[in-house]
Amino acid sequence: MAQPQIEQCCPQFQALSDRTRVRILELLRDGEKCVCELIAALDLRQSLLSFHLKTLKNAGLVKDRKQGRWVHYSIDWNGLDELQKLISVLQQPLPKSGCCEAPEGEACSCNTL
Amino acid sequence: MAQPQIEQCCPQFQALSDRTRVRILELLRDGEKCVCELIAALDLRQSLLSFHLKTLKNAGLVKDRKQGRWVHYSIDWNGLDELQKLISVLQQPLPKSGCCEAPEGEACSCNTL
DNA sequence: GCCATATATCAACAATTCTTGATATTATCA
DNA sequence: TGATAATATCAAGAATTGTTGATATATGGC
Repeated sequence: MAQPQIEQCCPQFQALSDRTRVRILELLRDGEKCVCELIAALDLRQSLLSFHLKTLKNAGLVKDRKQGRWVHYSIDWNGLDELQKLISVLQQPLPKSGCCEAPEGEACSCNTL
Repeated sequence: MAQPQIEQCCPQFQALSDRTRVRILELLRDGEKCVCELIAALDLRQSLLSFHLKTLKNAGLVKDRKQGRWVHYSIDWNGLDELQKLISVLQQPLPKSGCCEAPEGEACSCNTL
């Protein structure tokens, strides 16, 4: 049950694998910003920023809110939470079958190496 | 202080952005395995697996242990822990300056949107 | 030393992702 | 309605990453 979940989050990890996109997330940490604010802060071409924002949005890491001519982007906290959870799944070693009393598939300390 | 840290973990995220590499980590969750075991389990060319293992190793997510002709790979739990920590940094909204009593740069609930 | 096995590296190609400049879309305002 | 401003999309090229087959580098057994 856990396995397929983890593989499905590759897009999120892919989104975070680019320096520019991480910088965007950092800027959004202190609140939502419109695209023009991000352009000014990051010194990027408009179309390039648009591309990176789309990537982050498709990965569920940011969301947008249209207001008049402006589009405001903000962090999608749900997406980050999900990512956090998936990493903690990976962080739990699986017990070798019958190595201890822990139920199969749950964390134990037998094979933490 | 937090910002540069986060950008530096792009290689880790990049390593996790590939399905094959996530599958490798999943296999390693139940203990270290030698390359030939991984080849059998994943049905990959040997050179390709070698490439992916190198990527994971460079990202600090796995470590290897040579024993005779064999090389055993296992999860580097420190690397995963670091990743977990970095995501939790991103998960904390920064307070707008003076928006509440929280010290500048630390989490508060004022701008969680 | 020679052979077989396990793994790593390399060069070439394929596939994907990033970047750029141009153009399209949408909203506001005169 | 027409002009302007904010953002998105697109096509083409550049850069990076993944894949393949061939070859190199160990190590252990004979």
